[in-house]
Amino acid sequence: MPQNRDKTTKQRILESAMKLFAELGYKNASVRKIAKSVGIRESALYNHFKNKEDIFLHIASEIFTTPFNHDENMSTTIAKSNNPKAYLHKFATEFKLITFDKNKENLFRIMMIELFQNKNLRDGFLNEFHNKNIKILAPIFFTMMQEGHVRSSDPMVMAQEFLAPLFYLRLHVTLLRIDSQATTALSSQFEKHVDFFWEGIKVG
Amino acid sequence: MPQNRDKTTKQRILESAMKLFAELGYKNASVRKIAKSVGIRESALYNHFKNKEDIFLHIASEIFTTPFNHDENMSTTIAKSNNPKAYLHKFATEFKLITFDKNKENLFRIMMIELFQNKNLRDGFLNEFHNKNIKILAPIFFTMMQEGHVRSSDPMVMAQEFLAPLFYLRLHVTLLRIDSQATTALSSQFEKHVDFFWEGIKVG
DNA sequence: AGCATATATTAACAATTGTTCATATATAAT
DNA sequence: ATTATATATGAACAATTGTTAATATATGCT
Repeated sequence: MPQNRDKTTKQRILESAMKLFAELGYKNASVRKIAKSVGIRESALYNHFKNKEDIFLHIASEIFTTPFNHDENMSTTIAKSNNPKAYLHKFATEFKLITFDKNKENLFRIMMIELFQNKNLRDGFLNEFHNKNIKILAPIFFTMMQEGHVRSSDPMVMAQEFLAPLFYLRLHVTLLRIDSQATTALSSQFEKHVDFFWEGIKVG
Repeated sequence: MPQNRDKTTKQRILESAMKLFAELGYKNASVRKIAKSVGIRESALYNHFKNKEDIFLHIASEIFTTPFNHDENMSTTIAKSNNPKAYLHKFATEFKLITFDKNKENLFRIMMIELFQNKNLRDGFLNEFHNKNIKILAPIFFTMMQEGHVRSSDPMVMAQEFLAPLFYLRLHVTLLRIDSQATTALSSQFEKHVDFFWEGIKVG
């Protein structure tokens, strides 16, 4: 029977590989570099994974695990409440947390690097990230419009307009962090975005 | 003396290399692939460029050539006029043109692919793209505020909020075009962005 | 203890990489 | 036409790539 330490080695490989894929990209993160970073020889990797791509797929499968635990009842309740702006702040704050989470940051970097060379990641980005978020946000804006909290407009457009600056901010922060540059100024922009956006859509 | 055809070969190399860098990324676009695509042997490349990096640098230098021919007088005039929204439409339309331009699209793809692995490109993105656009937009919004056309707010924030959806849209379009997917729906979003944004900032 | 399994190592492989060198061919100037 | 220069080729190089095979070592079970 396999021993329990296996899980540890397999996980250590995934951790090292994730770090190297994020820093160097898939092609530049060679099997030998990954193995060395784990502390074993390259051939030993093949006891745990079929091949290099297999390692990558294990990591890539984490990329689009829903970032938000979206509670539909809760969000509808807030959207109908007399403080619907709070939901937008909650959304932006979760986005901010993910942006500054070391693990999610690595996954984001891998996604961005391989996005243009990997059809699966492109589909994942469009479906699991973009479409999913729009489908969460649009009905909420729709509810807010019905309740008269927010000016009437196309909910899909409003959702996209709300989402895009958050994504851009995440990209910006991630780039600065690669070079260990300060991100304090950008950190507060997540809240500023919500405030600015709310001023543009609120009624009364 | 060198013949005039040299310029042609050198340019053909740059064109082939640009296409391959955009499709495969720097590492995967090998010298042999580039040479084959030009129709010569790999060693012949070295008569025109010092090495592979030299080819890349020639192409990379084009990435941040100011996309907009920004005429400050004109933009201030429009911002002060009674139709300041027109300037935003002009800006977005130029952005849209660039997005759908085949050459600029390749350069954009190269930028995005190498952004996370090339400090020069990161600096270029932050300074030549982000900061430059903010520095163009912020004073214009400031003028609009002074003229009472636009609600009072932080011009830098407003500039960023206007820019981010355009960038996100460009990314979205570029990804779809890689897989030859339809972008007609997204095409009209550039104008929708301006309309939505304007509704959120206009006074009266 | 002995056996089976899991996991490591060492060595080798074929392929691909960027680059260089010697040499051939084409082009332009005298 | 001869010469000089520019540009091409073919072959070779050392390094690195992903992967496999043979083999050793460690671990867990009976």
